[in-house]
Amino acid sequence: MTEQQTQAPDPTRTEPGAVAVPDKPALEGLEQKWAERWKDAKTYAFDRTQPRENVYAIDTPPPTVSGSLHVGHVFSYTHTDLIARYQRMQGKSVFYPMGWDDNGLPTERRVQNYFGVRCDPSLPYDPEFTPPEKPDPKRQIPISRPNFVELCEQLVEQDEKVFESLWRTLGLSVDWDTTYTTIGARAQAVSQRAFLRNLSRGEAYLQEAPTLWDVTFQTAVAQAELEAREYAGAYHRVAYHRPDGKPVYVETTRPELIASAVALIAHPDDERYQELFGSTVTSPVFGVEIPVLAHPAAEMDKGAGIAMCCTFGDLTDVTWWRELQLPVRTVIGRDGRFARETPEWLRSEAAASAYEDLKGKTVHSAREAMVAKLKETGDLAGDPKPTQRMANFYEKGDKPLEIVSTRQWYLKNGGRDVATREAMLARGAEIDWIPAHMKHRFDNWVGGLNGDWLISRQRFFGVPFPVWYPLDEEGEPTTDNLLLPTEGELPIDPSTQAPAGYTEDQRGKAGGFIGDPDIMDTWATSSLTPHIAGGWEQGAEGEDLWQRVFPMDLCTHAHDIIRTWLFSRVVRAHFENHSAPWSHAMISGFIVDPDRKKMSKSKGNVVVPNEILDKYGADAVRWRAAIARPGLDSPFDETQMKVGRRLAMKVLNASKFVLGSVGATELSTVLITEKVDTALIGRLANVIVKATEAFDAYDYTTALETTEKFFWEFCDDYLELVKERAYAAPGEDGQDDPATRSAKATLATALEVQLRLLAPFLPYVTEEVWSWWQEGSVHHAAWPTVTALGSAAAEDARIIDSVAAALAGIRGAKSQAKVNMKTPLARVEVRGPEKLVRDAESAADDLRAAGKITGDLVFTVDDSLAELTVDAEIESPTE
RNA sequence: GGGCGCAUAGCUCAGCGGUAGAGCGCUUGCCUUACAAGCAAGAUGUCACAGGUUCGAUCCCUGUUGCGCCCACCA
Repeated sequence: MTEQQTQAPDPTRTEPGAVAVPDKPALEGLEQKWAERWKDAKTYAFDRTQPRENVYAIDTPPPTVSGSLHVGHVFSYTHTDLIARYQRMQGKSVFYPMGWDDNGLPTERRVQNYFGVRCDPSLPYDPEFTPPEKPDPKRQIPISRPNFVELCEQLVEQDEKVFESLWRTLGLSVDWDTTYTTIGARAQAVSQRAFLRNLSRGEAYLQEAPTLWDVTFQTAVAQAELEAREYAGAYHRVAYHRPDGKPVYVETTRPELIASAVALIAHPDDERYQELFGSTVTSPVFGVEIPVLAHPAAEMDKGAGIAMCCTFGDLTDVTWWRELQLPVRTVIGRDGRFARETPEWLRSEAAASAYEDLKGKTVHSAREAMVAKLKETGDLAGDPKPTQRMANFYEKGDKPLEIVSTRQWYLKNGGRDVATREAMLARGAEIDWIPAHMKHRFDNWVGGLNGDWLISRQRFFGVPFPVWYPLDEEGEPTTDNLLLPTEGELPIDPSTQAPAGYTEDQRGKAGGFIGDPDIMDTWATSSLTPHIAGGWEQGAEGEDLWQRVFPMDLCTHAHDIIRTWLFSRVVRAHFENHSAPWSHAMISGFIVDPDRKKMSKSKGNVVVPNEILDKYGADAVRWRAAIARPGLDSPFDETQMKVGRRLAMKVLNASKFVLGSVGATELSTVLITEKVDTALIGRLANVIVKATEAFDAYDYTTALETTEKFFWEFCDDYLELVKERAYAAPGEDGQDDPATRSAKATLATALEVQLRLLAPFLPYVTEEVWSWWQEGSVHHAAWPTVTALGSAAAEDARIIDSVAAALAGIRGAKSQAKVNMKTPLARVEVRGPEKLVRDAESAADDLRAAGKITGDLVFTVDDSLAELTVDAEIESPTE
């Protein structure tokens, strides 16, 4: 007996070429079943023996593990996976690692809240320390930096497991043996190595300068981490005094900074202040004498047209301070409070006594105190006028940033010199942006840089700077002779290790050394993800990997981190490798709520990924992600998830039906001989061409739409049409007749090709169905080609349209008559232009069977018609 | 203020210099042994507005309006 003789599928059969279809295919449980098998079989392992040209390397965003994933992440990561799966089926060895961003402030904050502790670097390590069972968030226990770091490491490990589980469920085809973290030893070594190289080439440097400072976290922050927010303030009209006693009014929103005023500044062309330039005035309350100066950055129509320059109230003050060579008079400390010691320029009796009330106060209460004083002295004209203005905030902070002068590490990024800026723009132009207009955001950001990249942070959990400073005879650190480790020693921690030539007991002593207390900004490490993932620091073995994966092919993420992550990787790769880090940048849009507002926890409109994955299944969620084109924001709508689920379910059911009549042995295009069958294969060939072109252009949405449209037509029209023929009983010799064989071969071929076309989008159902009748994983099957379809694909695909139109006409007649679809028809006439009629006629037998036509089926050429029309007579039920 | 994107059916979105499309939703039917989470048939539009180019514009150009995002904006 041959395979074809078997009428009904027997699910117990296991011999090669057999099919084993479940009675009731279901989506439930597929994720668990296949995620496990993929894991065991290492289905997505990177083959690191492949040469660079056979490799497709992807740089994934390492998610912040201390944060929570939202549906936008899920969609963006799915977009990456679609490309990864396509490239894998195109025969590429896909380098698709996953990183965890567990470094930096978000982790610190989470550890503080989770364990109820805070880091006090002055404390010694306590090996016995265990965190309290019930943390009291109001009374955080102070612990040493090593203890704190231990807790960070413990918590991120837990968090990473949760994330990995979610990604596996979503079906990301990541090679889980190539994970990395941004705090692990490897990341530290890479980060420190790259820093040392930047330092030796002069790209990294140490500088004392006014710095944007967050008083809550007590750390410097970089331009890329700023967020401008509306902030309520009030204009205070305040009188300075000329030597003759006449007032000069300024408008300020920060009267508390009068104590740090260093000049009044107006525009050089401003008529009103000409006679004042070069003279001095005294400040209200304190009576400090300051000059009145001219500078073009002063705007005549802003406030009173004359500004009070303080060190430092805003970035304009920094410009004036630098260009007019003004003194520094800092009153606000790193903790955001007014200095507890009376500043030396306020030593006069009146000034000192006035300052007493400001000591130790926050900005807010100092302002209240100052306003009271100004009212007392009569130097406040009128009431403060409330205003909304934009102020710079650290993106994670909730108080406006102050500007304090501190010594920090900087990395060149084009913010201070034109040549570097041009080089960065040129690197940006080397990248293929998807969509293309996202390049503008990059250019816009690079063009707007106003300084180099500040990479040092005064925090605890991060990669330390691999630097020690020698201490002079007085025990003061010197910075002109840095003590550095060799690359081979990395990673190092200068707070616990001594530099070469010194011993630990010389730490902090005159003539000894001190470690750099700062850590690197988290972006300073994540800017090196291609290097961390690609083995850049790992000696010969790493070098071997590095040559195979760098520069990478793709990075994908949402548009919000172009200015941070994307740009910073360009900076690092430019300096270190003289290239762009990847050839393509695919930028996802945001998933917004139905009102097109950004989802955020505070708005309570966040969709939790696990919930939708549980409810609709991974394939459905992926389908929804795939219909969001790159760069376009997409409103979240649950009904769309249902559509994806319906498709996944349909794949199971249609496959079950097809495999009820055919098996793998029918996969022979030579058997496809009927005209309507070859036409279907012809249409399928068009679909392959279009889907492939779309995927090559990173347009996964069009690839999906094209494939999906064909699939529904395949189910609704073709399958219905050839049902009878495909399921026809074999002849007396036990053999199918050629028409049946043609139908079976077409069904088998079309199903097999469609499973492959859908595999990147619906990895679970396609793998499930593949396992019913094929060997191996569909995710390692080759991407379909037209040539593999042979000559069957050459048929005019438009025939299918005529046949489908005739079928629709037949159904329409029944629908109109409100009878069910198996109602017999006594007579059907298909009329229309010759070509269309002949095309429809080529499937006459199928139409007769599918339409249950018991009487005449007539095809009439009528060239006066533009389209096919169908007249059908229902058999009278009484006959 | 600078930059970018968007505007097409009730909703979400394709599309194209030559008679306006899909899915969802809606209407009317159908228990049809793959699937009722299904199937069939059907209705739905000043393609934001105003000019221009063209034989012809939803599409190309200019301007306007509205929406969204990024950057700048602390006197």
